[in-house]
Formats: sequence, C-alpha cells, structure tokens
Amino acid sequence: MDQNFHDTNDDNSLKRRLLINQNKESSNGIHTREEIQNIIYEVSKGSKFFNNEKVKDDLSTEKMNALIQKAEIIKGKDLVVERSVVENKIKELKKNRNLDNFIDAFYASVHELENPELKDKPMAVGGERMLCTANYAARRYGVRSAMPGYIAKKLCPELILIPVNFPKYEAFASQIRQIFEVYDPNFQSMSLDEAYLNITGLINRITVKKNILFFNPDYSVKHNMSPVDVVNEIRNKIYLKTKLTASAGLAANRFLSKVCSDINKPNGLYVLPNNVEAIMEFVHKLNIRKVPGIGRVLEKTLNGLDITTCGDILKNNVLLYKLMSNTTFNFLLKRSLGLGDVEFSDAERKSIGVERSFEPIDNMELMILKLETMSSSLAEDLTEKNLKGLVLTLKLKSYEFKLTTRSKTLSNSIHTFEDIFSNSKQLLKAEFKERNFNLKVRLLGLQLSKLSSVSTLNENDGILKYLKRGRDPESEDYKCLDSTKREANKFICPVCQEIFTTELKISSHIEFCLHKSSSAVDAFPSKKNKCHRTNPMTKDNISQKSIFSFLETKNKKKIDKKTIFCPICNAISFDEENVAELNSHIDNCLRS
DNA sequence: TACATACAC
DNA sequence: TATGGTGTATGTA
Ligand SMILES: [Mg+2]
Ligand SMILES: [Mg+2]
Repeated sequence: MDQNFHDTNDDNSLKRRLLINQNKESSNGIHTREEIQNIIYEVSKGSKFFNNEKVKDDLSTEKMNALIQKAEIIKGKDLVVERSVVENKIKELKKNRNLDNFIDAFYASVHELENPELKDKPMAVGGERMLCTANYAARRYGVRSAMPGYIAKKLCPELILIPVNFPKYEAFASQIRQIFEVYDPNFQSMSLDEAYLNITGLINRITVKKNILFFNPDYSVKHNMSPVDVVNEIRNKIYLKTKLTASAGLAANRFLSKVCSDINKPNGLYVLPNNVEAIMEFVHKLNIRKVPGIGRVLEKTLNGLDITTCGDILKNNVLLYKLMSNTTFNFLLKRSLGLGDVEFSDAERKSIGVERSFEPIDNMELMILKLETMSSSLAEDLTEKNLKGLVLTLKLKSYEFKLTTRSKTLSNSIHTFEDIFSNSKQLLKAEFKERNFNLKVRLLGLQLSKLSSVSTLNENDGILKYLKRGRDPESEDYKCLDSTKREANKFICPVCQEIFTTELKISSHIEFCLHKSSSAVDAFPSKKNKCHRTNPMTKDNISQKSIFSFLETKNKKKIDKKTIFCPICNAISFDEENVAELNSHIDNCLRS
C-alpha cells in the first residue's frame, strides 16, 4: 500500500499532487522521483498557487478518510445480495464483450518538429510560465508538459525553451489526418497529436477514400495484411510524409489501445491480442492511474482503499459497489475487465467558450475591457460555427486561484458581440456588488451553453427524407435519446440510431450501416443511453430490401411486455424491456 | 437550474 | 516574477 496518502504530516500527499504528469516514469532518469518531488515542492512552497493546492489536497484527504471509515464498516458486513448483483453485472459484461474490433491509438511525437540539432539536448516547448511538451532528453530530468518553465529549469538548468508555434503543429497534424482518413474515415482525433482508428473494416473487406467506399471482398487476401501490418504501414506513411515518429497501440477497444500506445514510447508499437486471457492478464497488473478517466483524485481515493491495480478493483468489486456512485462503479468494473466504452462519433458540441489569464487586477473597468475582448472573440467563434447559446457563464479565478462561476439562462439564445458583452457585464457587476467591490482576479472566462444552430437545412433532400430530423421528445422512437436536448440539425441513422451533424457525414455512415452485421458491441450503452455504434464493417451483407423492412419494424412499439418486480424491495415493477432502469433501481435499493 | 469538481489533452 | 485553454461528465442542492 502507498503510505503517502495516509500521512499528511510531511505533505507527501500534496507533493504527489504537485507532481503533475510525473506518473509516467522516465526509464533512465537523472533524478529520483523523490528528488523531483522535493524540488518542485520547495520551488512552489508559499506561492498563491501552492497554498490553493494545499487547501484542495486537504479537502480531498478528508473525503478519502471518510470513505476509508465507511469501508471499514462495510468490510464487516455479510454482503450476499450485493455480491450476487455484482456477479450478475460481471456476467452480463463478459457476455457482451466484443473481440472483433481492431482499434488503433496513435501518438505523434510533435516535439520532434523542432530543430534537429536540439534533439539530444534537453528542450521544451513553451515559456517560463507554462510548458506544452518536452523532448525525451528533458523528460529524463523530470521536465513535463503542464509544468511552469521556471520550475522545469530548476530540474534541468540547461533546459532550452522553444516558443510554441501552433500553426506549424496544426499543419503537420493535418498531414497526418490525411493519412488516417484513408484508413478510417471516422477516425477520432483527440488533439493535435493523438487519434484513434478503427481498422476492423479494412482488415475485412472495405476501404474508403475521400468519403467514397471501395469494396474489396478479398482485401486482406490480396494484400495479405494483418492488423499489425496496417498499423505499421500507417506509421511508415506518417514518417515518410512528416519525418515524425509515432507510437501506437493495437487492441480490442479504445481504452486498451490507448494504454498500449503508451508502452513503447517513442516510436514503438504494442499489440494486445484480442483474446480474453491476454486482456485479463494485461489489466490485472495495470496501474489504475494508467486508465483514462482515473486521475489524481480517484487514484488517491482508491489507493486509500489499498487498490493500486485494475486487478485490485476486480478483487474489491463488492466493496466498491457499496462505496462508489453507480456511474463510477460501472466505469471501474468495466475497466477492470478490460472493457472500454461504447464508441460514439460526431458527438455534438455542448458549449463554447473563451478564457484568459493575466496579471491580477481589481479594477472593474479593466475587467470590463477584458470582457469586451473576450466577447468579441466568442462572437467570432459562434459565427464561424453557426451557433447561438441560451446560457451564459462567467468564470472568475481570484488572485488566490479560487474558482467561481456565475451563469444565467437568457430569454433568447444569443450570438452577437453586443448581446454577449452586455450580459457578461451584468454578471460581472452583480458579482462585484455581491463581494462588496472586493474582487481581484487573475482569470476571466465566458462560455455559452445550451447551444443551437443559427441556420437550417432542407430535410426533404436526398437521403434525408428517410431520416428523422431533430428530436421529438414525444416520440417513442427516440427513447434512447436524452430528451433534454432538442436542437435542430441532428441526423439520426435509422439503422443504428447514431447521431450526426451533417448530411454528408450521415450519408457516408449509412452506407456503412447498411452492410453491418448484428455483432455485439463493446459493453452496453452508457447510462445516458446515447446511441451506440455497432461495428460498421463486418461480414454479413444485408440487402437493401431487408434494411428498409428493418426500418419499418424499428418504429413499431413492442407488445407483450412482461413485468418484473425488484427482488429487494418487491415493491416497484419494471417492464421487461427496461432492464437498465430495473438494474439502476436495484443498485439504489441495495445501497440505501 | 446553478455551481463545484474531476478529467483529458 | 512566474502554474494554460477548451471542452465533457458528474454529483449535489
Ligand atoms: Mg489516468
Ligand atoms: Mg497530446
């Protein structure tokens, strides 16, 4: 067990908190981890930032200790029912495991874009106040992205700082995306330097170029390519085109492939075979912090319960079931079984905003000037994306790093500079008054949410006449959708019900969907019941005719519903088809 | 609905 | 001297 989290006397917990991005251990480091930790701690000590981190860390320690106490009580109990509920969940998850997909996670080493002469010298991109990335020579010293440059220099006095050149990185990223597009038109880029590709269909029989499908029934035979061959072909093309190296992970879902892509950095590939034994062995010893979605706080909490690996999660599943929220438990359980989330594409934007840090100011007129600039910038972004928003949020960070947000729902959606500026001024003035005109901030931000589109599209064009446009909250057909979102310009695939934002995208998608089989997806739909994406490219071809009959039956309500009573309280009943709701109820019933 | 917190990149 | 900006999800009241 990690003693650090139980002992706050020498600030070990805080030290670890300050050690951002350091969890990725550098193999041949100059300093030990403890040395790095102490240097950062000593340099930071006493600053406003440090003091705020201390407050937050103490709060999270308190919460963790409360949870540990609760755990002690639970451990003494006989949890027969809970155990069986969890076992059933596991059974269900295992039943739905999908090992048919080949998901590829890429990470491009963009820091290699800088001067080749600097390759062997410690170099970081960014400034004295903040770094974006660092080369491997610098990482050996403990220099990491998201670290202030001046602290990095304490770790590595000879560190060379290179100013960021965003357009340059974007240009290279765009080149790489052009390569990705050929292999998976629905690839997801997570940032400039990271992306996921689903190459399953490519392995089977289909290839795509510029949104046009090419069917190659004997693709894999003709080219004799394995998934690994495809990944290496992509990495090679990236290198030839950009001279950048890329590391990659290949596995059955995004969670696993992402973790894998981190193993052979830089310029390497790690393959996790698509079989249950290999996957279970892999996650058994996987450190929880490596799991996307587990950050420093959840790591600390779980460590407090003696949980450090995904194997520990599985071992303690009944305890976690009682201790964590439903959502968190389901998430953890899935990861401990090597399962990812259902894949979505084209998730709609939910907010758009802008924020800026500056030398702390306490003068309202100066703050209004900042708001003016940001309102203008936000209005520009909204125009570009054709959006308007109903809720305006003002974000303030005090000179002591305390965060506050103030929001209001407007009578109408807004998108112009004038509307944003005047409403943000009102929010700021109200806050000033609220604080008796004592307000000193180092950051201001504006955000619009509850977005809708300004323009409209003709829904009777092309394939759209077969689709439902927008979302009708009254309609049973859209039961799987979140009824709170009612914006226009959503195109819903009639086959798998996936949502798209443009006609082009859905037309392309439907082509895929028409050829999918009924194979299982990775795990089950998330709590929000967003529409899942089945494997779009698999073996069984479905004829055009059968698809349209499928379309028709899809809209018919089911009859002959059976009723099931909650086995715990026996008081509430559910429809047979509403298994998710029943499960959720049982969870709450057991927890209370 | 409003706000805070956690997380990714 | 000095610790980012953009966006999503979730818990709580
Ligand atoms: Mg993590
Ligand atoms: Mg990145």
